[in-house]
Amino acid sequence: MPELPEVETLRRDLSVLVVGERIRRCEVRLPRLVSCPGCDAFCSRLRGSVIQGVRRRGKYLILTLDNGWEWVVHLGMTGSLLVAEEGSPEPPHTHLVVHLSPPRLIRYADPRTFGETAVVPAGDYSALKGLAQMGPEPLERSFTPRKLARALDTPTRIKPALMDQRRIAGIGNIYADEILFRAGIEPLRPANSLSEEELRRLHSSIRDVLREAISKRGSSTSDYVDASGRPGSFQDHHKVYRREGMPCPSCGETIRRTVLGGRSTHWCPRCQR
DNA sequence: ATAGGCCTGACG
DNA sequence: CGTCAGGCCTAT
Repeated sequence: MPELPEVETLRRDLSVLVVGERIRRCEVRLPRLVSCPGCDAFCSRLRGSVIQGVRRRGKYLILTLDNGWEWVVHLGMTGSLLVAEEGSPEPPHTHLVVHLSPPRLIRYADPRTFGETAVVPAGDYSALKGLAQMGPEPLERSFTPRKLARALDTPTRIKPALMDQRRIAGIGNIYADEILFRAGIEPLRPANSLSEEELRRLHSSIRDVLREAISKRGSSTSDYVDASGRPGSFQDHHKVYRREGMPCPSCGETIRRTVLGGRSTHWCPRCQR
């Protein structure tokens, strides 16, 4: 899916494009993607409200409405939210259309349909377990090396631990690999085996990689596009992700790939220990 | 910790 | 045909 940098890019786009807009009506074409209330309640809670702001929590987008509800969107693996106009070409797999002041609209497209959307009472995320249990935001000031150490106080392997949303919010498969490369840490290491020095390095790597990716508007390796349908460019700066067999940009050693926790994992056996 | 399931599509 | 794909949940 869109990971933290892609969702943050989308958040910024949407704050410019749709804040202040009134929702006129909505079409749910694939009710399966609308969790909890069912699509009648979903649409009636959206209809007539004004979008007041757009927040991000981990990989979730939260649109605050002026009627006491919040519209929550998770893009799964291949979801996109596109702000467009009536009559413009509709992307394949458009499962939800939210109409704003004509001719503007928001389209939610998602080929693999792993996404999820809901309207919930403001601040009440009990219906969305992933959101309710979300760990600390890595880009907030309060995310210190100490907090990272607490999140990683487990003997499980560091890479799956980094991707565990209850431990740290927003890191997925691409950024876990890129972060561990930058920190010089092997993905198989037990999470609680890091020295103070390694923890500090990992802490800055997390923040540096995520911030750089946001400044490049995210990674587009397959489906991801921003709210205007444009790809990001951070994929051009990946050092290890999907680079199996290619030389490490830092030492020239061949990048390796294995499977960890069911996910493709890429690393440099010389730079990462 | 791992495998499988949810889905569709691209590629070899 | 098989393998792989920014996620996440369940069962073993």
